Amino acid sequence: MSKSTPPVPEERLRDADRSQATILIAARDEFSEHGLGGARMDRIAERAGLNKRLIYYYFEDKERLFQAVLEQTYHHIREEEDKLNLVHLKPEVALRRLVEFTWQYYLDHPEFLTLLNSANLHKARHLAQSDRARELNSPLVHMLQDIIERGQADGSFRGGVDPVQLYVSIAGLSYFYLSNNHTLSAIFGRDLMAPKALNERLSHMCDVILGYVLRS
Amino acid sequence: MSKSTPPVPEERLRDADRSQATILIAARDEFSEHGLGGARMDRIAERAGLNKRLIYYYFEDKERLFQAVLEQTYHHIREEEDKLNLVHLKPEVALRRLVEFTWQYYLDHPEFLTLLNSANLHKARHLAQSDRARELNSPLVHMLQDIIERGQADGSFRGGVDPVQLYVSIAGLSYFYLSNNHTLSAIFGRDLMAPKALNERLSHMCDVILGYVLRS
Amino acid sequence: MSKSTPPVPEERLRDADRSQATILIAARDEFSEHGLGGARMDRIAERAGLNKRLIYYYFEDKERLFQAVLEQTYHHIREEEDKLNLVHLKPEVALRRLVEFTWQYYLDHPEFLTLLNSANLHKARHLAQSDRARELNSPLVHMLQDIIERGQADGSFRGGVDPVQLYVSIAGLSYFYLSNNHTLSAIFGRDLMAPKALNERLSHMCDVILGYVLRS
Amino acid sequence: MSKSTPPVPEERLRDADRSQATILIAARDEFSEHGLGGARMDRIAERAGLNKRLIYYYFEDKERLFQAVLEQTYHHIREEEDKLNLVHLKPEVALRRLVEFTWQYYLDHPEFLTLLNSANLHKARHLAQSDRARELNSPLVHMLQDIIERGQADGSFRGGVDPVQLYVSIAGLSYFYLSNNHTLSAIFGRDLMAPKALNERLSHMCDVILGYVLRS
DNA sequence: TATGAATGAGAATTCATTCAT
DNA sequence: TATGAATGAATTCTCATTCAT
Repeated sequence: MSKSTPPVPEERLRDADRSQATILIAARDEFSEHGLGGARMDRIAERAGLNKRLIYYYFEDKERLFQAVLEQTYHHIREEEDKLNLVHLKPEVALRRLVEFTWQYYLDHPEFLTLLNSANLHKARHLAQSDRARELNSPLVHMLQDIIERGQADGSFRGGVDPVQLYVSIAGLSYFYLSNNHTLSAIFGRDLMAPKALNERLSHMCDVILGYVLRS
Repeated sequence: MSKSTPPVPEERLRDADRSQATILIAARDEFSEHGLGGARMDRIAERAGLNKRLIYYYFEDKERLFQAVLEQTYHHIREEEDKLNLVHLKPEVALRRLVEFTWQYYLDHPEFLTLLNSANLHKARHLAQSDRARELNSPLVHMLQDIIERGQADGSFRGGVDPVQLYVSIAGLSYFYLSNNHTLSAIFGRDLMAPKALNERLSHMCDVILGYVLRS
Repeated sequence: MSKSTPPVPEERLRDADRSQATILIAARDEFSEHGLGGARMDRIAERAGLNKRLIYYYFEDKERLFQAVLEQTYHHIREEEDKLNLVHLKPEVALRRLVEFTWQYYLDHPEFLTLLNSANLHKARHLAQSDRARELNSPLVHMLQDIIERGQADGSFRGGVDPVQLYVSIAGLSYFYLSNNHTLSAIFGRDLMAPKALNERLSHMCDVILGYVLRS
Repeated sequence: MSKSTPPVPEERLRDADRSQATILIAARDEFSEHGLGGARMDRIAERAGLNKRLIYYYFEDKERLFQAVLEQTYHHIREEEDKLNLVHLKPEVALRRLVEFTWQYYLDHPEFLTLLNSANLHKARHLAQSDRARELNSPLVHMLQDIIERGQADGSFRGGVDPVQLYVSIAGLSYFYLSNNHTLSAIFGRDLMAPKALNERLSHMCDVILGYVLRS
């Protein structure tokens, strides 16, 4: 680091951005664990290690805090989705890659699932009120469209595949298994989160999706 | 029963049963609309048109009331599933029928979806504590097993199809679409609950499931 | 007490009317001492010796409690005014009696003055929302009209005296002295509430009012 | 001041004075609209367009700020009263002029009324703690004394008129009408602030005051 | 069986005030 | 002089639950 570089304050005590980010993470965890109704502002403050008043200072109230969490959550998954580079892959490989990504993202971010459930319990009014609506649009649908078109062009994919339906199906196959894993585990009396079970599920989903699109 | 036995107050009993049933319905609606954390005992009493104290008289507390609602909910879907008679149908037809049933049941009982979400948010501990655990087991898995076996026997189905995986996939394809319909509608900017959209979804799901199991 | 007389419960523990009345008195005192903004729901509960939650149970919120206090306050002064029987008195005597009554009521009910001040600070919106609006109308204006007419008929009073203006003036002469007694005492450096000062004030007000209406 | 004295930062000083004045005005408006208990330091800062911290820098705390506002308020009305030059007027004319001035000042400065009400709600303790106590004394009492003496001397006024009582009566006639205008308007169902109503009130008040003092 | 009255613990939000720069 | 960040102590209001009949 050269002399002219301004000192980077490793840990600034009074940093609005950092405080806001800390609150958002704490809130995300609390909301995802307890839902909007069950979340406690006190616990969020405690998790963040910051004064409860500060939450209101930056986020107005519980509802808007939840909205901010949702926006951040969508922002994050969209960023990850953007990183996927599937255009140069063979259609079949690209599709499999996309199923794997979806599965892995949900696995790595269980809070995403519960937050979405909460958002839907409240009829997505927090998204409706969001100004960052653009960020909601997933690039995956366009990627899918491209993959489908290339697959049909090279004769490997069947015709009449709707990218939105396919997107919802890919997501749904992972989502239901992971989001409802507790009730499913109770019903089936086995641990759905065991490594072996997870591998089997991924394998099955790829079979389902590819079995559907591939021209036999 | 001897003559000296005092007459059973049938009216009373019926009233008691009716009150409990009324409370359960009110509670189911409240829990499904607001989740466990967001539900209000006051509102449940109001919905039921009964005194709040009575709820505690019959159901002890909020947690146990939620548990009773879950049990009742599972009981109901299992009853409906039992009515399905697929053994005499051709495997492909039977499978299609099962996809349709699942879709229609979720459509007709949106409270089922939100209640399951709530149950999972709480890691299904309400089911774990339930004495009526047997009722959790869906007969559909066995039906599926039978269908798959018959399909493989007559050569129409591929091999290596796991009935549990297939069950989860069939449910997931419907579940995700309907449970997350608010956020999906917001993202895609179109009404996923429009009749045409619903028909298209059902058609797509049948294609996916059958495309997967049918030997090409 | 005969056997047939139903027992009068001297002190019932659970008595909705009594609790509401107790809360209203406590609230009246708190609001009159601290104003709407300075009043504390906690203190009202403490003054009433009842649970804070009960206040919300009966009166919804602080605003509506204040409104109920205002209604009760007006109700009370109107009742007292109704008891005044001036029709049979000579006009001059009747008018003097009315000045004395106003003065004495304000002296005996200092909370009336501060509550009216609070009501006006909030632009009387609590009265505007009141359903008991009829009770607002003071019978004094009609009494005054009668007195004025009789006085003019017997030639003792001057002409052109408006009863509303006269009512406001009679009230204003007492009100300002008593309501602003603290600042006035500070300014003049003397105790305006001393018995002698009070007597002198009453005497002066009668002189002013009668000096105005009496034909000289 | 010697040449070596560093230059007085006039701009700075003026800014400081201006900031204080701005805060005082903002505080006066806030206190007069909401009372001491209902006033918010945040809103005062916002109204002033200055940082909240600055209010504390200049005025210590809310109580002292309120006191400063009261002092400034009294200071202002005393200044205006000082400008009245009644000594050269005929007693009757001077008295009428004084009634008009009081009425007009209250009309032009409605905040004066509500601030006085707040001061009295708090038993004038803010005035008792004021160092600028001299400013509390109204010159009007002395003016009145002079007018009364001249009126009695020239035979136009009756005897036994106490200047303090008369001062309080003149103020009270205006004060009650204007301070309680919201509740009175609600009771009488008419707009007491309409120009015609205001003119009639002023006319009535002059009649009352002069009817009292003038030897008939 | 059924109910209106009552409550303690808690939860969201507010507020005057202070910190650090 | 001026300011944005931060806080502890309230304060209003809520909620599940119990009391007394």
